[in-house]
Amino acid sequence: MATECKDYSFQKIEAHWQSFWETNQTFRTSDDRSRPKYYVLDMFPYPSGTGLHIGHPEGYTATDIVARYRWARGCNVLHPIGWDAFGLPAEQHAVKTGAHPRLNTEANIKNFRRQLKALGFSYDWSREVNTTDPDYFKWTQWIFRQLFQHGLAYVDERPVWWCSELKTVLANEEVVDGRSEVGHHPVERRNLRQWVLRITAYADRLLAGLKDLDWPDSTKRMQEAWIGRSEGAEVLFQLEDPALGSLRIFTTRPDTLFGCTYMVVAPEHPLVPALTTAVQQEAVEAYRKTASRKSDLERTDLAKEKSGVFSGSCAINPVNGQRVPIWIADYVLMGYGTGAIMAVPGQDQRDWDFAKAYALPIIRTVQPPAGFNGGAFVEDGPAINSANPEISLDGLGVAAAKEKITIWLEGKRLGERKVNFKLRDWLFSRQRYWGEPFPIVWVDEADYERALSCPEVARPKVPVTFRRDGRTFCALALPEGALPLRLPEVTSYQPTGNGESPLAAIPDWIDVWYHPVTGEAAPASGPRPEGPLWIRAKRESNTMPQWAGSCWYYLRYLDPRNPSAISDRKLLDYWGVPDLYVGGAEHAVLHLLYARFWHMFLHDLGVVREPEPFRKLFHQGIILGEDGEKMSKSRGNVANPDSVIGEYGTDALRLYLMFLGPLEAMKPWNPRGIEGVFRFLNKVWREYVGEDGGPHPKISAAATDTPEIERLRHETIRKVGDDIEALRFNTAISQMMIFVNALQKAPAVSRGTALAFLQLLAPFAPHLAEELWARHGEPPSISRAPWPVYDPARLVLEQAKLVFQVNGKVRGDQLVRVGLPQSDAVEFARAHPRLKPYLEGKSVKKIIYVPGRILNLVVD
RNA sequence: GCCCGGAUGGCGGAACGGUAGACGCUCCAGACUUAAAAUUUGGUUUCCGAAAGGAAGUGCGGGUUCGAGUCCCGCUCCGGGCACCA
Repeated sequence: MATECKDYSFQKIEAHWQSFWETNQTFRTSDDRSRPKYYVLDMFPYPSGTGLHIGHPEGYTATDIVARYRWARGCNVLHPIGWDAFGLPAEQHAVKTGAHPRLNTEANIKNFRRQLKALGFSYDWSREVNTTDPDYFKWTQWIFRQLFQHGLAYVDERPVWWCSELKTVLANEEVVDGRSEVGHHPVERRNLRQWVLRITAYADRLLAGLKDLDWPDSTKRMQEAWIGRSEGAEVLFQLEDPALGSLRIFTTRPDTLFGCTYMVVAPEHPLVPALTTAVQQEAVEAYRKTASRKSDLERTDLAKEKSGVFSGSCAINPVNGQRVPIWIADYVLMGYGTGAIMAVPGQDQRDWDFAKAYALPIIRTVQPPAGFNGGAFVEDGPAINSANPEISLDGLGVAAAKEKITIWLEGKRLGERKVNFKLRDWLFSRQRYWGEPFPIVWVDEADYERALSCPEVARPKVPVTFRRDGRTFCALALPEGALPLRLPEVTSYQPTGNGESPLAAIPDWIDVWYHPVTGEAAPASGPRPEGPLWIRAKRESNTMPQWAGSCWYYLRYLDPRNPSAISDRKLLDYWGVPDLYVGGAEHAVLHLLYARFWHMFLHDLGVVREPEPFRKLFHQGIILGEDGEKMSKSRGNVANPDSVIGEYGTDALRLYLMFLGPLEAMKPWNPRGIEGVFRFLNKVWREYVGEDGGPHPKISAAATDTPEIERLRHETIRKVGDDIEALRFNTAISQMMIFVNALQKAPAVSRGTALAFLQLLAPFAPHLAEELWARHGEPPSISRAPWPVYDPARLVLEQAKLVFQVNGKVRGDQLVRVGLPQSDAVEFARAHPRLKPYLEGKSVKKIIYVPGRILNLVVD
């Protein structure tokens, strides 16, 4: 079964065992539901043209170790991989070459698959998924269809980030510093019709769910900040001109209402034209124009200085009847709250800055402590200047004052409690070819009603419509039976440039005769097919963003070929959600938030049992180049997995990646460091293989281990197991090195000990471990042998080195038996020659004795 | 500006509040070899010392403690995230 080589020929060994695993389907997951399950998931890669980056095998090796460890612990392990294969680079490549993005994507996947297989990962390759496969995205479309039917998807004409270079719309989070995250192109605001998912409907649950997740705190905090829940009140300010009605504002500090000296509305606020008086007309117009022309880059750059213009109108402060001027300023955003605020310069630094700039009055309504000489006072303190004949907040702390004034406002119907979120609805459409087509057609109102009059055609909870050229169009979801809706072939991948995808340029696909019950379609250029129900329809030309396919892929692995469901009910119940999810921290908000949203929705539908998709999450740290800088082609500091494997083998690469430092840490790649683990593997080989290639003669069933080896065996089993469970692979490896160093010095070692160590090594360096296991006559695969156990009783030392301290300074040590009483320990210390000079003539004030560790004598 | 995380030998990094520097890299010296590589033995925080040993030492300044890399307070620097969210 083993190879024939006499020395550590890692190429031969690794190729041999990889083909063994493949032939024997060693890591094929069974659906034997009698065994405990363990589902360990990697973030599946986007198969880029540049191949695997060294960061991929880092996280993937970690999960592979865990997977192999769980196999050995008798678990039914699910450890799958797949491809997040829709994406912009493939489309850009298609635009450039004219070749179908599928071809490029397939070639890249082939390369990725080859590279991952060369790393010897224990994936169940029969469960591979590919987000671009129609059998896969059928279910992405199915989930979207459900979202649509449940009123969680809608279209909206909204200002979005338009990138003229990419000729597409980008989501807020895809725009970094006023440029596209992909390609770093300039972007601008444009109003376009877009599909939007109502993720804000889940804001509270997305926030609340975080607290029970075993995730890095930093990631939880980032999601928390992103969701951005804040409690406050909406308050109505009557406008001075009663004909104009009232202005609704949101504040988190209703307690400071008495300190409101002016108000601000966003430049885009719908009331601006009405509020603007004739005298101010020109100034307001000019200001609005400047604000609209500002790119976000400028807006953030100019964040320091506040600007604004007086509208000419005033409002009445509901608590004291004061006239307050209404200003227009771009430090208030239309997209948050009501797009209007009451400004309280005494308690808000932004308002303070603005008031100073425009010489507006400032009233403090919270008493700052004596000696406070800053601007706005935002801390807690007693309220002042906050009373009218009906209510007084004076003397109350912030929380109590908020409560009191809110009750008062609600009683007078002047305002109400309100919770606001920073989280916005999710912009879900892209003007691209290479994405999932929306399973949606647009029909006119009359046809919509005709279609819905058929009992087979389900009516969405909330109709989705839009108006164009004076006509209203309504969205109809394709029936489930018509899924998947495939991508049509196109002649050009070039976007139309007017905000529509290349799909809009295929008349026979986009304009159709449509049958709302069956979802069948025929080109509108042809004759209307026979039958009463055929209506004219226009397909949705947008496609879904790349996040769509990655929102639910972990569910498809459970049952990847199922033609009639996301996964079989029984399998969903058995496998549930991943027990461990490992991937980069760059997905802390986007992917992980979107996937949680979809999962919660699927939970509501009854598709999945658990409310959260990823109970335990871990981020592997970034591997930097040798120079300590981020790896990049331009810096020329990129480590290539292929060449490392060629030189040292996969086992050495895997071991080194794990030995580099803590998994979560950012750490530099050191090409010389790999020599160390390579030597270690060679040393293991030499200890296990004799000159004839058979088992090393010093290992025998008859041999007795030295007490040191015996103890170290148990110690190592304990440490390696504990470390794997805690994902501390670097210290697990040093423990194995310690063990092998001891092995090397031992004259003989028992077969049992030797085999147990191989099992510990197997998750880390599986090829070498399998090889040595086989050479010692054990049946493969080593990953099926039950994980060795340690005896805690063997870990207890009979003797321990007791350290003597005088006044906290180490002055000597001595080997003593473990249960030594304190009096004897003190005796030993007094007799110790090195302690004599420090104890002579001194009286011992205090004795601290930690048995087996330390004896500290405090003298004067 | 706000919120996190980090700082330990020449380097990557170890250290339940209990001998700081495990393990590995680098470097030095010895063995083996005609020689080199590989292997192997020993050394490798700094300073004083021939040695025994002593002193200092975990970014900086304080504190708690018999004892602090570890806990607390105040800084510096580096990295990451957010950024007018009312």
